[in-house]
Amino acid sequence: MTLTNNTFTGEYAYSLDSKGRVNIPAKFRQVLSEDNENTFVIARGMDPCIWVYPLSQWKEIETNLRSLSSLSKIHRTFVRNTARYASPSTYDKQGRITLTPSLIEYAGLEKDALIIGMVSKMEIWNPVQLDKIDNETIKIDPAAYDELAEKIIL
Amino acid sequence: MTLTNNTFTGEYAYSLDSKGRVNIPAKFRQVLSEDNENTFVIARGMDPCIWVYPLSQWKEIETNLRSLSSLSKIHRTFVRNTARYASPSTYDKQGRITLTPSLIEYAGLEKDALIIGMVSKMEIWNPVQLDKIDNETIKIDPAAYDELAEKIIL
DNA sequence: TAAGATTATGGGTAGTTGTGGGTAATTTCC
DNA sequence: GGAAATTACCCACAACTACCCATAATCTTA
Repeated sequence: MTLTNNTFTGEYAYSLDSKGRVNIPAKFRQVLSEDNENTFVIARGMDPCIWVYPLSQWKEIETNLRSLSSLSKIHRTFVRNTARYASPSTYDKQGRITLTPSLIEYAGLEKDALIIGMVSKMEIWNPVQLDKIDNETIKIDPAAYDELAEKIIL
Repeated sequence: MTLTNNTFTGEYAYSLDSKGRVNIPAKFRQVLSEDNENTFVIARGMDPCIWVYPLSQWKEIETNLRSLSSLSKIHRTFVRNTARYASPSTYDKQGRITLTPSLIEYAGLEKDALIIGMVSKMEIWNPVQLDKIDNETIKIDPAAYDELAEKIIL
């Protein structure tokens, strides 16, 4: 069954090899549209994980970044913090992308890598790290969830 | 892997040699369009770093500068400060550009040079300097920053 | 269930990239 | 005009990366 293009769901456990490579789940590769040129853009997540965008998705972000003038300090800072840790990575014949040492360190990745579909992008986590965050998340303000409920229908 | 022309992301650590040369990351050179003639324009950044524009991008800036009226003192000052320290630099067979002593001093560069992709241009930093600025950045208005993030990132 | 196809993971190799230094051409300055 | 300093261009080596192949594990299908 072919799902919607460039939409990722589900969770997959892979291993990071000694060269910094991780597999992209075959199911994720299969839903990629042609214009992604087998390429993802990896970047720092807001949480301690790696965000992986399909190229076409990233290009939209890039366009938005271009519209920010460097005369504004806050704009400069934002562009720098965003672009600095972002880099394109094309997957090889086996379907693996290479992560940068900087991002591996940021996400605290070791041998195990958990890849999670986040609809328009995916996240790569150290499973131990994610467990910790998950436990904290339970304490999320229920009122915040209620607010969300008005925006999202489940 | 052919990415968007003249678009720079990622962060690279290089060294400045005794002749004032720094490498331009191979990935940055690869996305340059032909009309840049292997040339960049280096200039003072608004932060204590060096801004490096592809030639074609700089030409657009020149056009914009031309349109600023010299009747206004602010305009005159801005044009002067921008143009004054800007100079073209073609990279050699190994992909290095030569920086001017004036700019090296302005950016406080010593042995280490950190090159950062800023989408339409790049920045060259003394890594120590950048660390300092990064820490100050935390004091930036977080609300404004978050608002920006929501607008730009999908 | 068995055979075939696909997927995940490891490692080898050739080409590319980063860095240092050398030499010839050019500029500067007395 | 000629010596000294500066700049542009070239070569060489070490480290790294992209690309390729091999094998084991898993899934598919008849």
